[in-house]
Amino acid sequence: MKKDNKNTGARGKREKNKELRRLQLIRATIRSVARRGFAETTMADVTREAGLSLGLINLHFKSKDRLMEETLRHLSGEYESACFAAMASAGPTAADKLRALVELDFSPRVCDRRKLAVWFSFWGEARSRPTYQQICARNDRRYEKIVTDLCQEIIEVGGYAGIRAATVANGLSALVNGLWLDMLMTPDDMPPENARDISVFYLSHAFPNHFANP
Amino acid sequence: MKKDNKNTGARGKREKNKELRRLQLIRATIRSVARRGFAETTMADVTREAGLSLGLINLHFKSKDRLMEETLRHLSGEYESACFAAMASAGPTAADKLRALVELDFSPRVCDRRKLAVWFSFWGEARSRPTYQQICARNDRRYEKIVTDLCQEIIEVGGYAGIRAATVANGLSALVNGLWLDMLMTPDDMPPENARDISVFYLSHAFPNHFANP
Amino acid sequence: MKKDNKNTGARGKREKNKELRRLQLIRATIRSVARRGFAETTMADVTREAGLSLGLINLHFKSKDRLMEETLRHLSGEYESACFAAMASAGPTAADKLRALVELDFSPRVCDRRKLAVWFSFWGEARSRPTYQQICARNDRRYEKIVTDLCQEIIEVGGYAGIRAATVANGLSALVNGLWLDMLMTPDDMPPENARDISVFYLSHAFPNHFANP
Amino acid sequence: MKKDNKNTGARGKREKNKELRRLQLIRATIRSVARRGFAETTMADVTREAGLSLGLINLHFKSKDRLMEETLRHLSGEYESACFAAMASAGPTAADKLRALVELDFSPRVCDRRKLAVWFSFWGEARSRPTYQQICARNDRRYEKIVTDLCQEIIEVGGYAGIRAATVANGLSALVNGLWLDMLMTPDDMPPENARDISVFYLSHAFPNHFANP
DNA sequence: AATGAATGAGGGTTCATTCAT
DNA sequence: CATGAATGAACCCTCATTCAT
Repeated sequence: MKKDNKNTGARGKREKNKELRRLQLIRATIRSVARRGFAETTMADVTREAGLSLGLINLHFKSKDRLMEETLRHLSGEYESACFAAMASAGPTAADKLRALVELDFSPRVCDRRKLAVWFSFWGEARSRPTYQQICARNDRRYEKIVTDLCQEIIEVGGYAGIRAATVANGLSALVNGLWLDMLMTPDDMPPENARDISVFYLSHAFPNHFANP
Repeated sequence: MKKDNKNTGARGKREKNKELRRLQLIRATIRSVARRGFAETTMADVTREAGLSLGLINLHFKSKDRLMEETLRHLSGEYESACFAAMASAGPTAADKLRALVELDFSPRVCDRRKLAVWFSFWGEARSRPTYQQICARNDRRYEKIVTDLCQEIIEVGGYAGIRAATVANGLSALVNGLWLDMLMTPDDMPPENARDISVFYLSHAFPNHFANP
Repeated sequence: MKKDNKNTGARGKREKNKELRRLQLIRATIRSVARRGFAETTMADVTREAGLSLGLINLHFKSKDRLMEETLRHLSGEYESACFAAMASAGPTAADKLRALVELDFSPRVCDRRKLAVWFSFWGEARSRPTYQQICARNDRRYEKIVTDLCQEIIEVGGYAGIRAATVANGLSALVNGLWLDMLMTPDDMPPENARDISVFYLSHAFPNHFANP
Repeated sequence: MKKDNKNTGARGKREKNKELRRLQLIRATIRSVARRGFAETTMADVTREAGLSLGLINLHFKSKDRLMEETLRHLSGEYESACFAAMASAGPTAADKLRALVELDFSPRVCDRRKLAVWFSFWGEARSRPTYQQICARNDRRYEKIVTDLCQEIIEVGGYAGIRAATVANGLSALVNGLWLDMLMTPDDMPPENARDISVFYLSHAFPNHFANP
């Protein structure tokens, strides 16, 4: 009994530690890619950043490539969770939820310069790396599905005619990405509030009864 | 005398050749970055792609970094020239010119997947490379200046009120960049015409009298 | 008292377990070296092969080098035991015993491809590892002593003249090793019976009255 | 003209240098494997031994494995050439040539301890490396073909009956390999002359009229 | 006694850069 | 100008060994 418990406990702790290490390394990767760039980030950089030893990356991930993949996946999952959380905390209507998503996109938590830098680093490499491309595409499609559904609901409930939900959603998604790029490249010219206003300006065209021109 | 002439002639020819070689290498760089990605492009790749010898890059450019810089500058200049050419060929009004710019942005010449890939590769690395950042920012600012001026003119001439030229211009610029990213990542979901329509949809909000909702 | 007994019993059991583990690891080493080669065999390979945990090798042997040494010693001892057993089971005369040794050398038990592979792996490394060299040399010398003694007896009893026991023995030993190499490298060209016949052919020259040309 | 010659000359020289470098590296590999063993030979060892820079191996060979392969091939070719040369310099009869081969096998040039060590190193690794196995097997077969043909001729011309050329040849080949192993492992117990005498002793059984019992 | 996560020295390999030709 | 062999720093990765559990 005692022994079993002990073993289970130890193993449970170990498993937990393993997950912790992975997270530790992923976070260090994000910091390092943000600081040094994708091409310049070495495994030594990451482990030093994490305060761990060199060999750990190949123990927990199989290779540098896999670490990068997992980092991308982590970022993707994190963003998705934040979306769902934002929608859950928002008001009951589809418009409330859509606005909450826009707010989220330009909130400090998502709009963190470090994370934006990492996103664009991965996008820059995605073209020539099928796996990244896949993860990014899946992420994009998921996001657009959510936004399209919300738009569809607004259209139906709000009685908007002559407008396609997919078009609005694709445009919004593209606009947000483009604004993130602006914020990353020329942060002084594009503060978050400004970016959010532009997004709302865009939505106020599609859904004038639900979004006021700021 | 003769000799001098000859030398001058030869030198002129040489200069020309030199310029040709540089262009040849830059074009090879674009192809290579598009195919392999920024981080994976080596000098050997580039010279092989160009059909030239390894040592030439360090002869014509000083280093790999400089080659990349020049490539980015080349891309930037090329785009700018195309903008001016498109505006020159367009109708006389600001709206004509603005529409021409949008058409250009999704025309095969600019919207070439290889070039988009290179743009995003550079953007991905720009954060951690001041020189790239600078070139990209300058490029952006120039483009936004042009678009802002056009918007300003449309606003003034068209009698639009309660709208800021900069906001519209920034939004358009971001939207186009975002659409490019979509086209790069999920080309099947976003054909050029679609992207152009979304851009026009955006402009039709700001300037309903000048751009019809497609 | 009881406690002491218990301890002794437990210790005895433990000792037995310890010995079992060592054997288990040595056998796994043999399999691994045979499959992957000496240079490519890692401790992880060995423990995985044995179905045991990584740390065990350093617990039971002090290091990888020691594991290899012990494996070589094991192989050497195993072969020696088999020799004595074969001689004990053989007929009473020296010629009987010599023939039994030859039979043993090409019997499945000794002539196992996996073990041959391991022998040659060690011989390949022996040159640059004094300890291996020592173990191999001792093994060789012991074998040649046995064979030389048998030859000597045959010479004396059989009345052979003009022949040195050492020469015959050295030749036989070399021939067997060479045939093993052939069997390892080109098994299809050299089946065990063939190899044994060649050995007997060799002996029939030295001792025509005792070994018939096959 | 002049220019062409010059270019040809330069290129010719370069080609020559390239071949020289390869040889230089192969020789260094042989020395290093002989001294340190196969598993312990690093690329740094080889290049240091050759007095060249680290990167050269991957320039001239594609990888360490390829260097090892080429080294094995070199050794194999060298031995084969020596065989043909020895046969060409020998007397006219098949027996003369066979004796010359045996002499060669125990002459300092072939019987060099360093080279023997390398042979056995490769044999040790061959089992788990198909390419080595292939090269070694081809080498073996070529040698046995030569020896078998010579034996066949001796049998026919000398009127030997009840003896198969292949058996004698296989036995001789195995015997020589086994003797090399002895010379490598316990050089003091097996001087070259001794080894040669044992080989001739073997041949004197098969072909008593052509080889005298030493 | 047994486990396997952690360490980090050392391995093979790549590649920007140099320079003799 | 052009070439590509040569260099060696720096990379990713492996793996024997250690040690907390």
